[in-house]
Amino acid sequence: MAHGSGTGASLADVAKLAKVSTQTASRVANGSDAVRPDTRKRVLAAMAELGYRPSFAARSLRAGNYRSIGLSMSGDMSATGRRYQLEGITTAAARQGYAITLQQLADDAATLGEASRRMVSLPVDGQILYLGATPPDFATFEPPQALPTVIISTQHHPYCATISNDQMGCSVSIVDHFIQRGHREIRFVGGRRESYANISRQKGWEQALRMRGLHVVEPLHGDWTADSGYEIGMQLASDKSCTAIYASNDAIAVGIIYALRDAGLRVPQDVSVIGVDDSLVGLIPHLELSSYRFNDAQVGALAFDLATNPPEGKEPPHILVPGTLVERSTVALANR
Amino acid sequence: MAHGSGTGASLADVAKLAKVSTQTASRVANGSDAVRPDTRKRVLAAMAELGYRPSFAARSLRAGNYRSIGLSMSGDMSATGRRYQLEGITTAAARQGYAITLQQLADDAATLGEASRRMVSLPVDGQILYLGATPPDFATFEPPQALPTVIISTQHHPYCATISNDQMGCSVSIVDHFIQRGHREIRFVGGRRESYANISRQKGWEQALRMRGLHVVEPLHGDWTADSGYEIGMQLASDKSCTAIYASNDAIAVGIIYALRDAGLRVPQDVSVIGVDDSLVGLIPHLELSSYRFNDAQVGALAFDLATNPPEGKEPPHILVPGTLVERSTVALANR
DNA sequence: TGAGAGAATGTTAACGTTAACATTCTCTCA
DNA sequence: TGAGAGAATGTTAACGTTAACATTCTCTCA
Repeated sequence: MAHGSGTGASLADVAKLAKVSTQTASRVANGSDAVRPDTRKRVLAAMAELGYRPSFAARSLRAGNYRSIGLSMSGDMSATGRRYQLEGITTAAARQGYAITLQQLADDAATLGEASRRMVSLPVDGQILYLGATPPDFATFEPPQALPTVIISTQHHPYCATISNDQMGCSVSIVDHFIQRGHREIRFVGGRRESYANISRQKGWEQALRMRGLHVVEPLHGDWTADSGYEIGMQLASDKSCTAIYASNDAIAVGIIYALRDAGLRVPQDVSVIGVDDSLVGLIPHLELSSYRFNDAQVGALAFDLATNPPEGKEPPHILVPGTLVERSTVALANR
Repeated sequence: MAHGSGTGASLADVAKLAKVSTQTASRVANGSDAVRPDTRKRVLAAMAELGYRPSFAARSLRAGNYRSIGLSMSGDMSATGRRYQLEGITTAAARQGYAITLQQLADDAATLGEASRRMVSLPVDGQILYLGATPPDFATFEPPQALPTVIISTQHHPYCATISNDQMGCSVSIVDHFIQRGHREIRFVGGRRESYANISRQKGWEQALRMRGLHVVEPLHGDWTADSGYEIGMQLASDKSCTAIYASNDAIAVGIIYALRDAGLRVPQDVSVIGVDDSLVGLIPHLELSSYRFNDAQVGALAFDLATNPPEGKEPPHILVPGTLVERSTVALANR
């Protein structure tokens, strides 16, 4: 009885049909050159006839590894960023000849402990945990000692390697970009207050302003949509002191720009705007939005590396991957 | 020597430490209730002490299956649609307690044969092949007999189950929607001519028009971007006979709408526009674009079902999953 | 107290593969 | 032709688990 369709043949079956030992059949299966051409041909023919499929289970039982990395995700895997990180992981895996064992968790089971508990019995040599920004058991989680574990998280963890986009660095880059162009009052328009991305971007913005000795004006908040950005843009349009706006995603940035223009202001001549995610390329006519682009592919690739080659030291590493500010046409020199 | 970190313990080690047989240790590992509480406790303690991790390889060698489905992808996994299908697959898998073994192929290795050849030696009970629209060896590919194989493709295959979004159905829905609102001349604005999505949507549009006895005007083509849509919109604005435009993606639709408005026409009062993908929700202020939304989650879920429960019959099934037209505010009754 | 039943635990063998070693074959060269 | 070398092929054992069966323990009840 074999895997899959239930009719598969083993090497023993192949060997019997080809009138050789299983070892010789194994040698053919693994491309050893210590087999005479006619013997090889006979074995190959037997394999084809029986539809032989090597048993992954038996092979890895012998080999002691799986050449696969586990990845646990929860929630919306197609959210911006997430999907590129997933792509970064699978691409790095493909390059090393690894497969990815993907495990989707229902939102109500999305804890590090549960993800890890399930992954432990799957065929993986290491695991990457990519749940929400901060899973409920983040602080108390202890990784299984037999499985190198990497958490994609902006926070440092006592036992596991962690990696994520540098949210604070994003804010610093944007604030500095504005400052270098003469802006002094740099507004922050966040998304939903409670979201992790919002909190850390806002914190970064505040810190950057303080570090540079600039005034921190009360931030405003939308709900990540363009319409909420539009409303906020209308408020900001009447505020003459506002020359630079850091919108915490692109949709809000677009909303703000449309509102400012509807209110008779020019972007970027009167007000400069920068968004985050660089998610609008080619989507909106005649809008070249300056935006901060995270390097999600690299986050994924490094997470994979950490899982396959766990670093030796006592302290687990915490890696923040910087992105880049893509300069387009919505930022100008401050003119007042 | 164990899997992963190379220090793991086997059930035999656990059993020795707990002073029981491996079978009793196995019973504890599998939650059998035929173990005395104090024995169970001793075994559990030994497991914890040794960091015991069950061997997937040994278990599936015995069980004869893996409870995992292989998924081969190539190219941009984050493209619209693709990611939702991936999500559909993983969600269905999670519900059944299956894992997904994801294999990313480099574009130059993205043939069905190569994907399948590699997957055959991974721990999967079935496979889903999701490469481009029509991989180069689509016609000649023969699936391994030991591995139920599903191809995500708009085309029928002689040996494998196939499934995809109903691209033709999309066109029919959109054309009928326009017709029901009195439109007679329904224009098609495609994306890149050679792309599969473009070809099949255009074909569906032509067929639907012919079926309804309507005039087929020469289609126009952009490159999927909003800017290309804007250019085409400017051409269409001067054509008084044009009251209904089927844009083959949302970005082009947006470009067209902006151009029409800049040319002094009203959308939808003067010209109605429908896009495809429903990808703009919340992204553009004050634009409620009617758009055809594919049911990617269902495509993924059904692909998973086909891979786990291959249908018996002689002819492999070919499933086209219908989407829905999401009516918003860019379609009105024809007024001329 | 001692038989008997049923619960708890143990032993054996097998899943399919391949490393390590053992044997047999084939060919070359004196 | 026959020894010897090296190529080709074969045998054995082990990876870790668990089903099937075997044995031992524990408790109840006459």
